[in-house]
Amino acid sequence: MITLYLAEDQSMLSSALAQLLNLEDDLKVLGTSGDGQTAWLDINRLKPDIAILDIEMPKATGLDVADDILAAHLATKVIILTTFAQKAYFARAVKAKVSGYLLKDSPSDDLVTAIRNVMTGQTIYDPELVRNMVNAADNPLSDQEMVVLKSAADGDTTKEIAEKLFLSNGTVRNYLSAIFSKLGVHNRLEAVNMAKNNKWF
Amino acid sequence: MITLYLAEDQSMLSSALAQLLNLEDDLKVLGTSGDGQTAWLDINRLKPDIAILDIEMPKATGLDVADDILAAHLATKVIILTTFAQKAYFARAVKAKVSGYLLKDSPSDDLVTAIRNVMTGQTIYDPELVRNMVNAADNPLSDQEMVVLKSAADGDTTKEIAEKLFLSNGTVRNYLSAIFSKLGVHNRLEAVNMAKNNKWF
DNA sequence: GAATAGGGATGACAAATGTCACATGATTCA
DNA sequence: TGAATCATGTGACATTTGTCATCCCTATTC
Repeated sequence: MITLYLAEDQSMLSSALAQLLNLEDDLKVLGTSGDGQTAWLDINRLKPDIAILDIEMPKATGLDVADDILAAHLATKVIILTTFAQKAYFARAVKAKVSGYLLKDSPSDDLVTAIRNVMTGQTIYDPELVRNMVNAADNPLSDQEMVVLKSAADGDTTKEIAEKLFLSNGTVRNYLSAIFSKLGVHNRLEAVNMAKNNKWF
Repeated sequence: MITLYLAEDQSMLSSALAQLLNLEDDLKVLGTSGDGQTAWLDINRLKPDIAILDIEMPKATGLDVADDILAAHLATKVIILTTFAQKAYFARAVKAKVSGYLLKDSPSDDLVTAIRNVMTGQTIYDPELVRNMVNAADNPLSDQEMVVLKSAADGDTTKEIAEKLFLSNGTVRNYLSAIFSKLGVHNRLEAVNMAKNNKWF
């Protein structure tokens, strides 16, 4: 019997999957939750064989939970189940040594198969993911630049950014200029769009 | 026996729901698809009792499909199943005389209940939706203003917007200024953020 | 100890942006 | 018919943005 835990903030999917998985003779869902925080508490308590984690959830992401599981040396294996084939997400997942990374646009049968395969020690990455990885852009921005860009993304003016970050007006403009040149764009909106499309935030 | 059609572009959810619904004695899923165009073709051919439609899908939205169904005077009833409790979406759904509007963060059992209730002639709106409707902002922008804002949202500069829309530079700036004043903001980025948050695009 | 790189800052400049007041022709509505 | 409204445009203005060259200070490295 393989025991499972399901963390997914979309109830429709979460409840549907839980019911389906429980129909399988060899699978048992020990619990579910809709946010990363309770997910981690539950997992640490219930110690399921496999935790199926969505990435974008309230309070803590599935990747945060995966980190926690790794740090606590639990035997629980992790399958990430997400909409997003983003390089950055995938890279973090690999660092957290997850056993599987599935996309929500594969059918639910794939999840069942993945669960059984992961249980035998295999590592499962969605093939579409690997394709997307190739032409995905790496984030070329420094930490500081990202902070500036994030603030700009909120619609903050140069002056407001400068005040928030305790920098001078000119410095902020320099940072933005450097950001644009790195990204090959010429204004804030384009830079923000690019960052959002690549999920750099 | 209630016959169903399922249009949902996220395979994981679509396949899971289809399996679950088919487990019910009185329900039968005639078909599924992941885009609005094939959904409409299938529905017109299969004439299910109820079509369950996601809104945001490739090629045509669920609301487009609902319009088609209404225009063709099919007996098929429509249940919209979406992530978004947006005023604009809901208003369009009501205009298309849909029989139900459910959010994906309600459990799948709710969907089953809704299907049976809709079949008896009831109209089902997610209660959370009604709550969200109250404090949701209406889009105060004119069509032309929306076009301008959309272009700006792509990162286009004033000049580029003017060229695209065959307007003078000054006119575009006037439009943007009017937009900002209506929205209570002071630059493009803020305006775009507000529009995106309210799903005005 | 000199060279180098990186974070932060200045000053200067051109261009873009945001704001206003106002003009004109077309449409709508009383 | 006349008033009101709307879409579009102009000109003028103050600010903000984006770009660049250059500078200072502090680590880091050879």
